[in-house]
Amino acid sequence: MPELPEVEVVRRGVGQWATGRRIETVEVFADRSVRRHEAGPTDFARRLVGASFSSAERRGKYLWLPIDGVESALVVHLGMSGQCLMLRPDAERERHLRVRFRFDDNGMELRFVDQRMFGGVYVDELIDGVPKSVAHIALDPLDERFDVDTCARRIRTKTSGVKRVLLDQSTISGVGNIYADEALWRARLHYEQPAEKIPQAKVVELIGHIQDVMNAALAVGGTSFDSLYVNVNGESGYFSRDLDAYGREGEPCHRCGRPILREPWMNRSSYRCPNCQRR
DNA sequence: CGACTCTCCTGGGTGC
DNA sequence: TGCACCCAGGAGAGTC
Repeated sequence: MPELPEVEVVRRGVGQWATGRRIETVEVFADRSVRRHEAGPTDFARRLVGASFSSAERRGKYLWLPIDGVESALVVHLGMSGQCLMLRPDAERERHLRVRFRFDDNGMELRFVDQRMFGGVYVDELIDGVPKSVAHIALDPLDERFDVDTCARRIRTKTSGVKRVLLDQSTISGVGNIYADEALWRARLHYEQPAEKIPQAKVVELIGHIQDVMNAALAVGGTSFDSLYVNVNGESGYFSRDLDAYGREGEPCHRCGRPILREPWMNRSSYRCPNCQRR
């Protein structure tokens, strides 16, 4: 599932290959993928044909490409299964191709592919360089303006279990189920531990683990980047072999050897070590 | 407003 | 071989 490191890999690839070129055609194959563009698919295409992107920006799991000459941007959210691919125009069409952007140099085209359609693309107004729809998203732990102490204090105002707080993108962004479980394992915290009951220093430590695990994943993701296309595999990917908790039900904890538990949590799963991560 | 639940979506895997 | 069912989960909408 794309979380911050995966989206950052996509940002780098799209920033390298899709900027500074003029869009010639925009084809929407699934209206659902542009549902967040309130004026509809036709307006979506109209705003992009003839446009060019100046850069690729990211906050948390949101990615956006500012459009030259106007205060708006193409916003991309990958959701569960979204991919941004840069491919030759003659490359075979994917089964779940939802939106295609072709450029007037007949070079590599940008394809938005999304099986489960939780993701989407839309054009949004920029306010101080940030899409209106992204304004409520908190700074992510890899943002240079991110402040660990401030974030930790904010987390500690919450009465909910700490994992729920980590997944709330308006408190800290970019964290999903995988990196939440990994960071909690490293910090030896139970996911239901009320955030307000955790000491400030421990929350600071937890955020440090989030940063570490994300940077480690990003480093591996960077090496798997293929210059011919941008490929984020939403399923498992390159970092999966380095996981300590997520997806390791029944396998020995890398610290104490006890089998990792998988527990139902918020209509999904949570993984923890029953010995290292007690309530 | 905070806390929490519900819902959207598809296809691979599983058990009978 | 067929089919019902489970599971993955980001995040906005809705409820209390």
